[in-house]
Amino acid sequence: MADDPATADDQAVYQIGDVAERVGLSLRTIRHYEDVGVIAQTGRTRGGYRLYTERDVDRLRKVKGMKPMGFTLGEISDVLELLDQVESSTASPRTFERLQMFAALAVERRDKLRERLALATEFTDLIASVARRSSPDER
Amino acid sequence: MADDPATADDQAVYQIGDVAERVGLSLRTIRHYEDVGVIAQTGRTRGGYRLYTERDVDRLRKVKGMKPMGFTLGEISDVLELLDQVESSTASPRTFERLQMFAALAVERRDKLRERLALATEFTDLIASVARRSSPDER
DNA sequence: TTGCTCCTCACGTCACGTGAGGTGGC
DNA sequence: TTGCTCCTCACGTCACGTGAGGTGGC
Repeated sequence: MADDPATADDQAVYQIGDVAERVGLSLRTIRHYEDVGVIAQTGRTRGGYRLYTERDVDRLRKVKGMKPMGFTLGEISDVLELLDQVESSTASPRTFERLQMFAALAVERRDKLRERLALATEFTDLIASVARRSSPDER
Repeated sequence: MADDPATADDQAVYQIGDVAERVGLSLRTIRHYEDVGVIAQTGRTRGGYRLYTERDVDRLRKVKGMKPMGFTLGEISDVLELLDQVESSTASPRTFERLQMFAALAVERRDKLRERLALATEFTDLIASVARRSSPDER
């Protein structure tokens, strides 16, 4: 696709339903993430509808990327805050220290996930092969 | 000291702690699986200690293989029962029909898991690369 | 006005975690 | 007797799902 790199002041906003579809999360989940502070309070229309920016969508994608690794929402919050600090140049040495800790943890979790995929694949093949034993020679 | 209840080759039995370690599940999880019927009631010592056979361990491994695919414990129960029916030659055409349904579902879930692994990998790399930006001076 | 999308409670659910208090067996 | 491992409640937790009842805006 030809990029339409959103220019600095071009502020496209989305309703929660659009975001849910784009990111692949339920409305409830997105609201829950706001409740527990994983994502910040978003803007609202006069009527109270939540409004999301492209940045919010990005953040939700990151949350969705971390979740299958078994990180709790609390940990995810922490990591995203650390990344924000680096991005906004307000990071201390402690920030990087903590990020490195999380990086190591992430590698560990990713490996575990990989292992689980292997197990899942093995099991999928097993079910498929047993299911196929359904005597193809029966009339 | 090496006198554990399992020394004979034919019917080795294990205590729940051994099983937990071998399979990689918590004691609570294993008991929970028994509570909800994913695994059958096991044998017991006179004192009430649960005893597991190699077959039980196998079954627990299968449960562990299916769980990351997002199957509920109820679905897992069903699949394992269907597999048992095939193995004991008490399977009906309906059995195979249902197994094929689950096989298709498993493929779907496995693909989703694969996708998640990709996302997780992406995110792991992101954290790692940001964490490495901790250059002492960036002027 | 209709239809669709959103809103806020608030209880329910799933899969366990986490003590508390007690017992088994070498 | 000591130490370790196991036992049964039973409440707690995490991450949402699922209505119920109501409103916004084209």
